[in-house]
Amino acid sequence: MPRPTTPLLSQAGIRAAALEIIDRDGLDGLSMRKLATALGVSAPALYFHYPTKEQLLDDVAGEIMEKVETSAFADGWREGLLGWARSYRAALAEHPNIVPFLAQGPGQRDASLRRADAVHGGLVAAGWPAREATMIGASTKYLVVGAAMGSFSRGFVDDVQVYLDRYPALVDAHRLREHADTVDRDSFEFALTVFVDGLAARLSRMR
Amino acid sequence: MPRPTTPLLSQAGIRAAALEIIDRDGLDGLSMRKLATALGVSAPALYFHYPTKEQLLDDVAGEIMEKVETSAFADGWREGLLGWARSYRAALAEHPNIVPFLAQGPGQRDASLRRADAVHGGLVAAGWPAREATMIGASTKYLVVGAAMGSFSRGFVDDVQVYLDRYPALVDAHRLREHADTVDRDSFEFALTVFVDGLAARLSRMR
DNA sequence: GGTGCTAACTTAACACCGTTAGGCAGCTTC
DNA sequence: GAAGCTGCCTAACGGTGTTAAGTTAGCACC
Repeated sequence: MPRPTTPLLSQAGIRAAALEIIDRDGLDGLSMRKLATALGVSAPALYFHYPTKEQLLDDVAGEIMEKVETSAFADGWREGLLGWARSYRAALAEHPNIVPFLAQGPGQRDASLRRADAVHGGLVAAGWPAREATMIGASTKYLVVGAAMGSFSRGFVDDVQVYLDRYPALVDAHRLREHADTVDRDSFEFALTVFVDGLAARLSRMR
Repeated sequence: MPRPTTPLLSQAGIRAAALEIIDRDGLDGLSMRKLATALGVSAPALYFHYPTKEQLLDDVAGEIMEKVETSAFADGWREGLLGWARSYRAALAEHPNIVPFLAQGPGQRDASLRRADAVHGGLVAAGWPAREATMIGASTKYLVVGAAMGSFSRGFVDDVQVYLDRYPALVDAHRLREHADTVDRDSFEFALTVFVDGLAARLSRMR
């Protein structure tokens, strides 16, 4: 049945299905054929709506990044930076499997530049020199991306017995896995707080 | 000519050739066939020395991680943390293309656990509570991985003209690309310093 | 010193991947 | 009513990681 009465596909529908597969099966688990099957369609049909898989992923990533907020800079650089970082991390934590792509990825799209401009502008307006503002923006992104990517605590194996005799400082490491998400979130919040406090101290010293 | 007089391949040789291709052509640029050709051999020959591509990458990543130092914890937690973070970042910066794999990757190998143990132990020995030590370790890793991954400054397009009118706070953004590596390194050093200073303040407040 | 075993390679092939080419039917426009 | 575009289809291309089966050099052993 070529050319159905009402279109079977749409860009938004394709994006949604792609994201669902990525969340479930990982980034490598997404193939055009699998995506097409999920949408009840043949693989080449997708190419009528997206020129390439990369472009599709770009769009999915862009959609995720739309939840990132930079509006809090209106209340001061501290509030702005915290709000940006937290909403950024929350957006990535919701779809951890796409982070490796997103981190390398675009950042050149309009919305991305607008956010970078807001962050940089917010910092400079609060009295930070341009050079420091650049580095603060970069540092914060490092923290967010690193936290979203690494999953520090997931690097530990399940087997408890291994640790007890061989790595004395890690006796509690087996607990990390159970609370991986909590540890991740707490560690991010910890790092962010320490970093921003350090910034505040530095700024007041600068004056 | 099956079964040559002296073996053509070795695990170390395969790893070296693989890393060379990754450095040159990126992570996606490495295929078993290309790797085999570079070694003057057919692709399936590799499977006599490595059971899978994943395992090979694991080993390459492990080799890179061997350059990470945790010995400076002997001189105090501050020195230890700085030494660990800097050597860690330096190791990743030398082979940026493999970072996406390495960041998600293993961490379960013996050497990795030994390092985690040294960091955690060094922090606890210096008076940090176990919970804080965990978060400090995680935070530092976030910073390193984020810095190695993101390449904040590479997210900007070359075309200067775009910025001037549309994103006033980014007028100097076009300079970032030229100095991408410098900005990356400086931003990492900045973030690390601010973070460790913040930690020191927090520790003395705790006492 | 021949026999059999294992090691280290070969070529052929499988199932999958992203993507392109070409065919076909319904909708719109003249 | 004919032309052309749209949105799907099947077939196919060159690539991927990996497995199967064949071939021969080196080694252990009686």
